[in-house]
Amino acid sequence: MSTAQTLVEMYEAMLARFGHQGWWPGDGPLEVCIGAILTQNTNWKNVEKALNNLRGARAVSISALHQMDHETLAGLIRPAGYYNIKAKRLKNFIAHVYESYGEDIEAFLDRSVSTLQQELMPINGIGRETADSIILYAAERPTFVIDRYTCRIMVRHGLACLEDDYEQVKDMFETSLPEELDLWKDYHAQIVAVGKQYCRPKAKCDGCPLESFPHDPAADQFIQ
DNA sequence: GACCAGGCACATC
DNA sequence: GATGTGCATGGT
Repeated sequence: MSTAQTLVEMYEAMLARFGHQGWWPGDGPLEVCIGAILTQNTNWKNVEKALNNLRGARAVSISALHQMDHETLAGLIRPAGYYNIKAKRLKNFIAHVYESYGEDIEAFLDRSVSTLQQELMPINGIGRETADSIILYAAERPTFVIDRYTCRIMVRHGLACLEDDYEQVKDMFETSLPEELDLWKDYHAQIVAVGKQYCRPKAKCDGCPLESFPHDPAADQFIQ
């Protein structure tokens, strides 16, 4: 079976199990951007608490975040962990948008994938995954998001090797799958659903929707 | 109490 | 270029 066929069949198996995930959770493009930064190496439930604090403080706006001092912002996002560094990262992102587009986040996001990548990546605190998450889920433009779960699952199933870097795994998905925004959005969400339950360091893979696809249990010892 | 989470930047070698 | 480390709360 070709890689393309395998990836499509994997998606169908995950979708049949979990249903459409409706990603990204959040109300509007700015919340998606905020969530993308807050969820770095952090459980989404903790991000939700931080987002609720921001909503309660009426701080989900470019101007509010731009004006807010570090201590106040850090206090609001405290439940998401790494609150000092994430407050700086959020500020960096907001400052960048504000300087070029004022409060118009939609105008900032309404540009090509490559333009957004070139603008987002140099911002301190926005790495490859966070940039791609913002582009896919906030700007709604086709770029595939690779995360730790994606790498684990692709290595487990022999579709990627440990030496592959972010761009190589990303390229495999982007050249194999039809370029459909909703498919790319939900594919990543399905991978996270599988990863959370079946591809954590000590999780058992019994009952995994991908169990019937060829996989190498020995590869799991390298999962990190 | 230990381990992990939808990363990233920076220091060091 | 590769590897190690700090950042931190909250759920399991």
